[in-house]
Amino acid sequence: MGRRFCICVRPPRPQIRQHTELELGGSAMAFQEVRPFVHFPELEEEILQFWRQNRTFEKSLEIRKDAPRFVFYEGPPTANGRPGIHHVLARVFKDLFPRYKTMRGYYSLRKGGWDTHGLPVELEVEKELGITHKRQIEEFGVDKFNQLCKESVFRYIQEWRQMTERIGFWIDMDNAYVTYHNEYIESIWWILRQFWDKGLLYKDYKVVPYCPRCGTPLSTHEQHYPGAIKEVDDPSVYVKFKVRDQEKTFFLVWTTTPWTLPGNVALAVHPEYDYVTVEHQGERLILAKARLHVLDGPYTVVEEHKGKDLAGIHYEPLYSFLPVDRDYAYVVNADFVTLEDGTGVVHMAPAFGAEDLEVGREYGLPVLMTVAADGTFIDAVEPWKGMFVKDADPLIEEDLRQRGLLYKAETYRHNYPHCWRCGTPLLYYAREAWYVRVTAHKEDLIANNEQINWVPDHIKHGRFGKWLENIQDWALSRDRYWGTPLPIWECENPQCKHRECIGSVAELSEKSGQDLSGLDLHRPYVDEVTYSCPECGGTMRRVPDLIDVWFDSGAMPVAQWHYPFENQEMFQEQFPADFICEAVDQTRGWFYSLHAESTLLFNQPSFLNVICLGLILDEKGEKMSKSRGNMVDPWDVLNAYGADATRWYMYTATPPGNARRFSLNLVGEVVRKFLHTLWNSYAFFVTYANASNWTPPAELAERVVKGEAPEEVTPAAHPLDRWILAELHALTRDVTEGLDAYDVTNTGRAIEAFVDSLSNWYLRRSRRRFWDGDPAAFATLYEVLVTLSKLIAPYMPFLSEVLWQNLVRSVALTAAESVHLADWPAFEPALIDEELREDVALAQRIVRAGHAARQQAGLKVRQPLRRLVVRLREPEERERLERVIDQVLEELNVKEWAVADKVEELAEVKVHALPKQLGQKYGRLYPKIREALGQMDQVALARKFRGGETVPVEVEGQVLEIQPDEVDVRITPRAGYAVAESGGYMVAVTTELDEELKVEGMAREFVRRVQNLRKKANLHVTDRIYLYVQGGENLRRVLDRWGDYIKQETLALEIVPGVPKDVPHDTFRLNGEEVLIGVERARGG
RNA sequence: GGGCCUGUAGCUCAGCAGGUUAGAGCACCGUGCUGAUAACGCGGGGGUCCGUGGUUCGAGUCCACGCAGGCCCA
Repeated sequence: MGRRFCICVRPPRPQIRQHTELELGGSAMAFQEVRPFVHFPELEEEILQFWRQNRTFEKSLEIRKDAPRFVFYEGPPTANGRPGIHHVLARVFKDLFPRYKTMRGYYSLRKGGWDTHGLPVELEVEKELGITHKRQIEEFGVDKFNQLCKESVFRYIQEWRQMTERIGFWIDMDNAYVTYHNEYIESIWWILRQFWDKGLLYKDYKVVPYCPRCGTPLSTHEQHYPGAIKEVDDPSVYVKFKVRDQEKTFFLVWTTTPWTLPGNVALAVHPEYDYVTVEHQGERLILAKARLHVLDGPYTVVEEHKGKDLAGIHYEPLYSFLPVDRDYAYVVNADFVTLEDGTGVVHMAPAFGAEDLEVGREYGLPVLMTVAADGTFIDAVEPWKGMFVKDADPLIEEDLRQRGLLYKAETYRHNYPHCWRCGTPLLYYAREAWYVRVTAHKEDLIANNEQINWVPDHIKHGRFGKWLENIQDWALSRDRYWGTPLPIWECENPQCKHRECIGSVAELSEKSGQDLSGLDLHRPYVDEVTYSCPECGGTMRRVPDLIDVWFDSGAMPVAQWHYPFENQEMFQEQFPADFICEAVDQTRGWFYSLHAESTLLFNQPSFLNVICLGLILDEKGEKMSKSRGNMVDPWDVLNAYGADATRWYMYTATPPGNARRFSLNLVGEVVRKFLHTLWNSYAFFVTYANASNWTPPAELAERVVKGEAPEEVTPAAHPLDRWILAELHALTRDVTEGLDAYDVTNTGRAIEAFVDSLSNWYLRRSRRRFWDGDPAAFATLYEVLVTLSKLIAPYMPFLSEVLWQNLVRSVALTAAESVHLADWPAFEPALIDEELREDVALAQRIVRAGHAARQQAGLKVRQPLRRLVVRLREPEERERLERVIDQVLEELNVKEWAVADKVEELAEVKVHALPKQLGQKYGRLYPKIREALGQMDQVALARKFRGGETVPVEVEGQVLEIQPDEVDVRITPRAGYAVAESGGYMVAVTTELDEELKVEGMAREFVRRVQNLRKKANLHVTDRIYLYVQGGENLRRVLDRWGDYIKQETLALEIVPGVPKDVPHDTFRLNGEEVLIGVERARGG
C-alpha cells in the first residue's frame, strides 16, 4: 500500500461559507424550494385552484375593460356526447390567441356557446325511448319529445366543463349562448326575415337524398359522413319498354332501382350518340350501339339512328297507377346520358332523380309521386302498397318477368349512400323545400373571402374558395321536431296560399292578437299560433319545416347577443371576429354558414383570421373512431402528463392544418424532452439563488416583471450573459411576430430550441458562476426565466404560472398577481447581437467536432490535452474564433490552440468544384470541370486556391480560369489523427500525453469519484467533508500537485490518509492503481 | 367522377428563389460527461426523399402522369 498523507486544512471558498452561515442563522429563503422530480398534473391542479380562488380569468378581462377589442367566436360544440381528444385539440388552439392578445393589451371577451338542435339529438332520444319511427314521436307527443331533447343536450355538460377547465381553456361558459333559447331563435327569425325581404328565400321541388326512416332529407354534409357510403348489392335489371304501334319492338333500358319504374314518365337518350335496332331472340330491341355487348347471344343490326332521331317516339308505360293529365311516356334527349354502363337508354322518374326532375321540367313531364314520405309505396300502387320500396324490388322484377318485359336481371355491386345515423339506404326523392338563394351573392361571398386570413393558407383559394365557386342554394328545410322552426306562415286556403315571414315574436303577437312573449318558440307550441290571412281571411298556419342546424351556428354572431332586439352596442363591438378556429371539416359547415349569413346580411366577412385544424389520427395514423376502438380518452393523457404537455404537443408536433398522430407516448416525449429541461433550468436557478441568498435588485425586478426592455442598452459584461440575452430578445421578437401572424407551430418550436440552448449551453457553461454566486449570472438567468414564463404563458398557462408565482410574486409583491395578467414582454433590437450569436454558433460547432475527435482517439474529456488545431472555412473567421476560443478550450479541456495552415498534414485534401457558382457560370461544362479538377494534384491545387490564385483548367479544348471562390477545399481526416470535421470545419487534437497532463487527468478523475461518493452518501451540496484516502504512487502525485484543487472541488476540510471502516467509501482504479476513498460530513463546518 | 391536402430514417417532423455528401428529435446499439437535469455530448446502424416520365450541367425541391392515405364535394 502507498504512504499516508496529511494535508493542511485551508478555508473553503468565501461565498459558500457565507451562505452557509446565513442558512444556519435561520434566514428565510427568497424563492420556494423546487422539487426536482415534478409531477405536472398535480402542479396543474394547484394552479387551477389558484385561478379559481383569485378569479384570475375574470380579472384578465377586468384589467382590459377599456382596451381595444380582440374578438373571438366559440364554434359551439354539442354537449350531448363526451368530449374527445379532438375537442381538446380545438380548444387549446382556441385558447392560445385570446391569452396572447390579452397580454398584448387587448380585451378578449370569450363567450361560450352550445349547439343544441338537430337530428343527432333527436336520434339519441329516440334510441332511449326505443322509438324507431317518426310516427311514434307524434304519438309520444312532440312537446314531451322536445322536452327530452332539451334535457339531453346538456347531459355531458359537466364533463365538458371539467375538460375545458382542466386544459386551461378560458371561456365564459356561464354566459354561453344556447341555440335553443328563445332569444337565439328570435334573432334567427330576424335574419330569415331580412332574407325574405331581400327575396332570398324561396320554395321549390328538389330531389334530395332522403332517409325514409328518419323522414328527413340529409344535408350534403351528412351524406358523406364516415361510414355513410357502403358497398351494396343492388338489382341490375334490363327492362323492355314496348314501342307504341310497333310489333315486338322495345327500348332496352337498364336500371338499378326497379322501385322507381312505377314513377317512370319518359326515356332519355343522348342526341349525338349512335343507337341501333337489332333483331334478337325474335324481337327488336333499341339500344346504344356502343352497348350492344350487354345482349346475351347473337343479334342482327337492322337499323341505325342518332339519338336525336329517336326523340318523341312514344312507348307503352309499364304501369299506370297514377292518373296523368298530359302527354308522357316518350323519348327525350338529354346530355347526361353516358355509354359507361346500361344500354344508353335511361329511364326517367322525376320524383326520384335530380336529373330526371330537371329534364322533366324542361319537357313539362308529370311528377309521379308513387312513394310516401316513409319510403313505402302509396296505396295507389296497389300490388305493393305499404311495402318499403327496396323490399319491393324483387317483386317488381317478378311482375315484369311474368309480363315478358324483363330482359334479364342480375345484381350489381356498387357504393351507395346510407343514412349516417341509422344505416338505412337513402332514396333520391323530390320534396318541397325552402331554399336560401345564396347563389345570388356568389360574387360577394368570393370577395369577402379575400379579406380572411386562412391558416393554412391553401384553404382560402383551395377547399373553401372552390366551394364558393361552385356554390349552390342552401336547402334550409328539415322535416323534424327539435330545431329552429322556419317562421313562415301560410294561408290554408288552397286558392290563396298567401305567405308571410315573421321576423320577431312581437310581430307574431301583433298578428295573432295575443301576448306571445312567454311562448316557447319550438314545436309544437309555435305551430299552434295562427292568425287570419290578410288577403282572404283564411287561417295563416306555420309551415311545418325546421331549419338546418348549420344555419343556427352561422347565426351566432348575431344571435348570441339577441341582436337586434338587445345588445346593439355589444354586437357592433363584437363583430366581426378577429379569430376563430375549428377543424377542417367545418369548411363547409360552420365556416361556411358564418360566411354565408354575414355576407347576405351585412356583405362582410364575420371572421378575419381562422385556423383550420386537421384531423386527429391514432398512433398508427388511422382515424380515431368509436368503431375502431382506438379513441384516446383525454383524461388518460391529462392525468398522466398534464394539460401543458398535451397543449405543447398539439401546438408543436405538426402544423395545425395537417392530420396529426396522437398517443400517450408522444405526449410523454414532450414531457421528457421539453418540460423537464425547462423545469430543471428553473429548479437550478432556485436552488442556487437560494444558496447564494440572491434576490433580484429592485430595479431589475421592476423592469423584468413589467416586461420592458432596458431603457438604456448596456450590454451585460459577461459574453455568455450577453449571448443568452441576445437569444432571448431574438426569441421574443420571433415569437411576437410569429403569433401576430397566427403561427403557433414555428413559434413553439423556437421556444423549444431556446430552452435547449439555455439548458445545454448557457447553464452548463455557467455552472461555476452560479456556484460562485455571481450576481450578474443570477440577474441574467432571472431575466431569462421571467421573460420565458411570459412567452410560454399562452402555450402552457400552468407551468408559466408556476414560474411566475415563484420567481416574481415571491419577491415582487406589486407585480401582476398572475402571469396572465402581465404584459407581454418587449424586445430590444439593440440587444440582439447577431455577431455574438454567430460567434457562439461557431463555438458550438467546433466543440461538437472536437468532442468527435476526442471520441475517435478514445480520449475522455476529463483528460486534458495539449493542443487543438482548427481549420476554418474562411480566413476571416479567425477573429470570430478568437472571441470564443476560451469557451472552446474549456469545453474540450485543451490547453492551447492553433489555426491550421498546412491542413494536408492532418488530413487529405480535395478540391471540390462548387456547383452553384460553376454550374451557373459554365452550365453543361460543369461536370467536366469537376472531373478535370479532380485529376489534378490536390495538394498543389489547394495551395494555389488558398493563396487566392486563379487556376487554368482545360476543358473541351478551352482554358477556363477557375476562381478561388468557385471551389471549396475539403478535408477528409487522415487515419491515425484525432481529427473530425463538421460542415467544412476541421478540428484536430494532439493525442500524446505528458506527465503533467496525465496527473491533471487523474486529478479530475479522482474528483469525479469523490463527487459520486458524496452523492451516494446523500450529502448536501454544501456539506463540508473529511476526505479519507488510501492509495499508491499515482494518488501521491495527484495529491501533491492538485490537493488544493481537490479540496476546493469536493469541499473537503482535510484530506486524511487511511479510510475508517464506518464511513461511506468506494474503491476504483486510478490509472491502473487501486485507490480507496471515504467521506465523512464535517460537523459545524 | 371532381377539388384540396398529405406522402422524406422504425416513429414524430424539418428541409427548398433547384446547388456540395438529405437533416433533427425519439427509439436501438456503443461510448463519454455529470453535485441542476428522468438530462446532455459524441459515434454507429437505419433513407429507391411514394412511383414513372420530363425540364436542367444538376431535382427531395419545378412540370406532367400515376399510386397510396385523408378530408370535402358530385
